[in-house]
Amino acid sequence: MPELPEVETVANGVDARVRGQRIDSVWLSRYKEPFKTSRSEMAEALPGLRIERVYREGKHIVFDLSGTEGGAVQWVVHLGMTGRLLVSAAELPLAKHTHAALGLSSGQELRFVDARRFGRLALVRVENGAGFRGPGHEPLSIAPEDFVALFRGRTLTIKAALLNQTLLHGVGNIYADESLFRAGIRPTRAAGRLSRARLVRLHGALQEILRKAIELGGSSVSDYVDADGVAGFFQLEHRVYMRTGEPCLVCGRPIHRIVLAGRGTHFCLHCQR
DNA sequence: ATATGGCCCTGGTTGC
DNA sequence: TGCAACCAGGGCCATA
Repeated sequence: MPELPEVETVANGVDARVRGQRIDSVWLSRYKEPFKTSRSEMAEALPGLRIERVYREGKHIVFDLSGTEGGAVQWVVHLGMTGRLLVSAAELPLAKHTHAALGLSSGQELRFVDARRFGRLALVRVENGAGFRGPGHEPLSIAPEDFVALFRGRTLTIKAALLNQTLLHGVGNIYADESLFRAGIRPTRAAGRLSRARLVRLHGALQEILRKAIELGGSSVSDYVDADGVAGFFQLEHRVYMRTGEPCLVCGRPIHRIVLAGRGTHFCLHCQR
C-alpha cells in the first residue's frame, strides 16, 4: 500500500516526466469513485492547463497547474490502496481499472489506474496562494518536541495514533509497524502513557526508516510500482511487517500478529515492550 | 472532543 | 483442478 515513501517516489517520478507539459485532452471512467470533484467539472477544467510541478503532501500527490483565468488550481491524487500513476505511450491500450488518462503535449498519457477504487482524484482551487495542505504534520520534518506533544493525553494505542492522518500524515501500516519495532515499543501501548524519551526514540526511528525507504524507492508489497512501473526495494528491509511466525531478526522469537485499529499489526513480544 | 468499528472494492490466497 | 469464501487496508462516516 502506498505510504509516504511510495507516494514521494511516484510524485518525483511523475514530476520528472510531466513537468512543463500541457494537458491537451482528458478521458475519465464512468464510475462515481474515485472522483471527489465531479467528472464533468474535471473534464472541463483540465484541458489547456500546464503542469508546473508535481510534489507530495502527506499521502497526496499534488499537481500545480497554470493557465486558468480565475486563479491557480491543483490536481490532487490519492493512491488509496492500489492506485497507480503511470506515464505511458498514448498508443498503448488502457489497462483494466483505468479511471483517468490525461493526454499531454509530449504525446504521452498520464494515467491513473486503481482496481479497488480507494484512491481519489480532486481539483482544488488555490486560495490566497496557499496550496493543498494535508490533514496533519509532516513526519519527515516535524521537530522531536512537536512529535512528543502530538500524543500527550491520548488514550488510543500508539499504533492507532501513528495511523491517524490528522496527527501525522503519510504514515501507514508498514512504516507504523517498522518504526515501532525499531524503537522497541509495543504497538498496544497507550500513546499518552509513553515516556518522552521513548517518543523521541520513535521520532528518530520513524524519520530514519522513511528516509531509507525513499532511498530504496519504497516498499513493493501489494501492486505498488513507481511512475515507470518499477518496484521498490524497501520490503527487503522489513523486520516485522508481514513476517508473522518468522523469527525476530534480533532475538529469534516468532513475530506476533494482532489486529489494532482494524489493521494487521506485527511485532516482537520480546523486543517491544 | 476523542475513540472505535463498519464499510467500500477487487484480486490474490486459502481451503475444500 | 476448480470454485467459493475469505482477507487485505486508507479514509470516511456513524456511533458511543
